[in-house]
Amino acid sequence: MNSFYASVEIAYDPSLKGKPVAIAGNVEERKGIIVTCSYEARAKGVKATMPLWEARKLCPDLIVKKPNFDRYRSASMAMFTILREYTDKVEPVSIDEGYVDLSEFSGTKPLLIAKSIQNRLLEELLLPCSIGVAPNKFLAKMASDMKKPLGISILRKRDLPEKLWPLPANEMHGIGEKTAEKLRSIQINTIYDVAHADTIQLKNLLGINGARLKERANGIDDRKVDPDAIYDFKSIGNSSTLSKNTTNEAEIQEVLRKLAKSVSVRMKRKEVVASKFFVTIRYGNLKTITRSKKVENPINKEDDILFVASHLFFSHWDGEPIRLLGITGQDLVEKSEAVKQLDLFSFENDAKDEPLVELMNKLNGKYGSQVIKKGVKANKKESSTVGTSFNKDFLRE
DNA sequence: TCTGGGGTCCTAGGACCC
DNA sequence: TCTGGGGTCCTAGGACCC
Repeated sequence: MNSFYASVEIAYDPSLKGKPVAIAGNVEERKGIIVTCSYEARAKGVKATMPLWEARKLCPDLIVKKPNFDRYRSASMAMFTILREYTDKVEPVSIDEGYVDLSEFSGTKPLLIAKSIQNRLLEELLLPCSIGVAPNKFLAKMASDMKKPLGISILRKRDLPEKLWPLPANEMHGIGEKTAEKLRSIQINTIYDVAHADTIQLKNLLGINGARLKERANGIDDRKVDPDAIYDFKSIGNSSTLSKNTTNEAEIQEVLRKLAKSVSVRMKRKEVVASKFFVTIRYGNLKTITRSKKVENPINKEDDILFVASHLFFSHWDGEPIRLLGITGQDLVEKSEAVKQLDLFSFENDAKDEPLVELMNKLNGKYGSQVIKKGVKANKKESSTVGTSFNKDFLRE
């Protein structure tokens, strides 16, 4: 989608059409930056990630809106709903981007389908998009960037020498600033150079990614369009830049509590628990560290997350002023899955009353394994929560 | 008056196990 | 007389993307 957040705002309030519109976070504060902006704003030099004050200097009549994520999420859902009317092989990649596998339409010209999709999104949702049509994901992504806004670009394998290879290497999806710099150090400047580079040399410079970039530059990419990919997300996290840098422990604890709460709420909504937690600390000088800890049993409760996060924070903080704090849970498993993985050890940790722990220790020598196996069997048939209480009640009796 | 917040994937060293 | 080769898990951090 083209400048998605700004386009959604304009669709919502048509009086904004044709004007320089920007979406920016923390509008009142010093740390506000441009998240995205309309093409009218871009014409004046406004760009994403630019500090708000700088954008206002470049474009004094800039209309600045706070982000309204609920609005963007529902626009996104409407957009993907339209795509799924063509085929269920739709893979959302982000809120405003996705892949559609059209290979089942082999009799129809893909350009016609692309035009139809683009028209419908524009007419029904008032949202502009650019579409890339190509034989694989990488080329489709590159093609979609070739004409904005409202473009449709076709990129066939035979078009590579003319359309892809002349581009500078840093415009390739997967090559950022650092990689482009490394490539320049061995005289690789264009995508042509990437496509024709020595594989061993690329591997030495960039690791496994080097070989992959060369393949992509040659138009090779066998990743499938996977409609289910969105369901196995890997982590859930929240972070927050403080309105003022601080060393105040009470304040820090309060921020951690809020973050633990929002992470907990999101994990519970998705019915997952996490077994690894990260704390991100960004200091006043923008130096950022992450510290992580694996927990014995996966958790998602606010108090448990706060406990782990506080521990991590206070054992690694060097006392310097804090600019940003973040908490992320990783290694997510569905809650019902997680209970299956409990072993006797975790029952011990769970047990609050000493007599039970003692009894379990006794049983552990003699009947431990038997008890556990029963639990696992029960879990497989029933909800795993039933399995947990079954074991506890069994031992208690 | 510099640089948000949400993510994914990869690398590398140390501890530990057989 | 002094230490192989296979592997996993944990932690820290870098690069990239939207």
